[in-house]
Amino acid sequence: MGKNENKKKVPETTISRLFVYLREVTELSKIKIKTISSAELGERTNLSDAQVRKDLGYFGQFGVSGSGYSVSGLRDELQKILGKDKTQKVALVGVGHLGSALLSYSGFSKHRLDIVAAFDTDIRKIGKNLEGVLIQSIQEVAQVIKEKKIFLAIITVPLGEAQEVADLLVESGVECILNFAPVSLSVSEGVKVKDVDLSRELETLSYFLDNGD
Amino acid sequence: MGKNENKKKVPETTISRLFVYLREVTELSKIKIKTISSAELGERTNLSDAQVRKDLGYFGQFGVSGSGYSVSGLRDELQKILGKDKTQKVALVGVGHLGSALLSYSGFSKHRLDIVAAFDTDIRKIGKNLEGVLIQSIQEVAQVIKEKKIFLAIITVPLGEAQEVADLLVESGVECILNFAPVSLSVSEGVKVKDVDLSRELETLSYFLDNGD
DNA sequence: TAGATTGTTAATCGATTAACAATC
DNA sequence: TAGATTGTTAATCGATTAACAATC
Repeated sequence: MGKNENKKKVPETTISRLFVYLREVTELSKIKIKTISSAELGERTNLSDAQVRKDLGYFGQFGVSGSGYSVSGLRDELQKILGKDKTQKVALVGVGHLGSALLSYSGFSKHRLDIVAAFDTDIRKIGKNLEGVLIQSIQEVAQVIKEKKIFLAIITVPLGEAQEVADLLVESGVECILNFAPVSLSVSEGVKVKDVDLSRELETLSYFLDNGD
Repeated sequence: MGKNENKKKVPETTISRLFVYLREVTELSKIKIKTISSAELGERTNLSDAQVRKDLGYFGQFGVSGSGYSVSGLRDELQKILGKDKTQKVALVGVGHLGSALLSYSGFSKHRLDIVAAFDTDIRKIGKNLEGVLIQSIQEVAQVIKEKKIFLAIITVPLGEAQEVADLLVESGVECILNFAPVSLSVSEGVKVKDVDLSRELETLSYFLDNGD
């Protein structure tokens, strides 16, 4: 029962691309383009037509043979699939350079993610307001997270503190962590963690530059 | 000829993990641990023993049957493979929140990437020094990049300016771009681009939170 | 209708995992 | 030697690409 009657698992890469399609058709609808083919949409997003159709095919049949997809129709479908209407409350721990960047990242406001709490250990920062979010003491994490029923947190603290912070977050009820500290966090079963290591991404790329393709 | 006699292509994911192994064995060597097995190294990096051995196997035979890998030996080999001794000069375009974060990211100083030039359009920022790097006018990009022979650039400008900046960079001789603006850049053949869309990564993760695993 | 484009199946590609003989 | 662990091949898994009948 439920919406997942046909259980072919959707790859994470597909979901990720769906956000790209959504962005694209949202732009197209603004400039009054009515219809787009998978080939055109693929060209605009640097993907193949087959990939576009395959990705959409996981969720239904949105196109019309011979003419393609309705731009506004596809936009609405994608919004429904990706749940853009729901807003996800997020806590941010570590208001350093990167934390501030994420906090002010314009993307958040117009999307499904809303940073509603920020924490730091630095007394000079605590009590201040950044982008409309109050920076609180790390000691209040547990209370605030429970109070506000926050299930997703972003960790932007230094390497040495990341695991400790993660433990605290999980203990407080967080189920999903996006970790920007360059460690692989270990958390209890059921908690979802994604490590985003910017330094490593940069280094990997630069390796491929040096060594050809 | 050259080092790539056996041409089995190394996956980018492998290179990426090599940086993780390097970080781990560097830590281990600091605390005087002499030897580590693929199973132990895998456990510490949340990877399987088979994965560790496979990854290393692309580059040679560094282990000893029955006892594992020499920590310092593996560290040195990985450093050699990843070219940590060489320092790659990098230009950063867009000194906003995220740009500042990357600029100050401690990771850079101790790794192979060195931001040697930063650019912005904001007159209030131009001429200032951030983390020891002079912020220059975007109009000087071409000249500085050629002068300093910079082949890698990081784009942290707003969405609308990214493609324009990319064109300018490529024209100036940049061969590799790490793009943090949420667009898929189109560049001429031969130029390597990696798009890192933090907002999209966040959204993708939060989708999976909402929808179970 | 003829042309265009979908949705979907099959083929391909590539990466991860399992298994095990070789070996210290 | 016996036990442990490697390096590597084969099996599996999963995602991308190609192909094409169905259809507007």
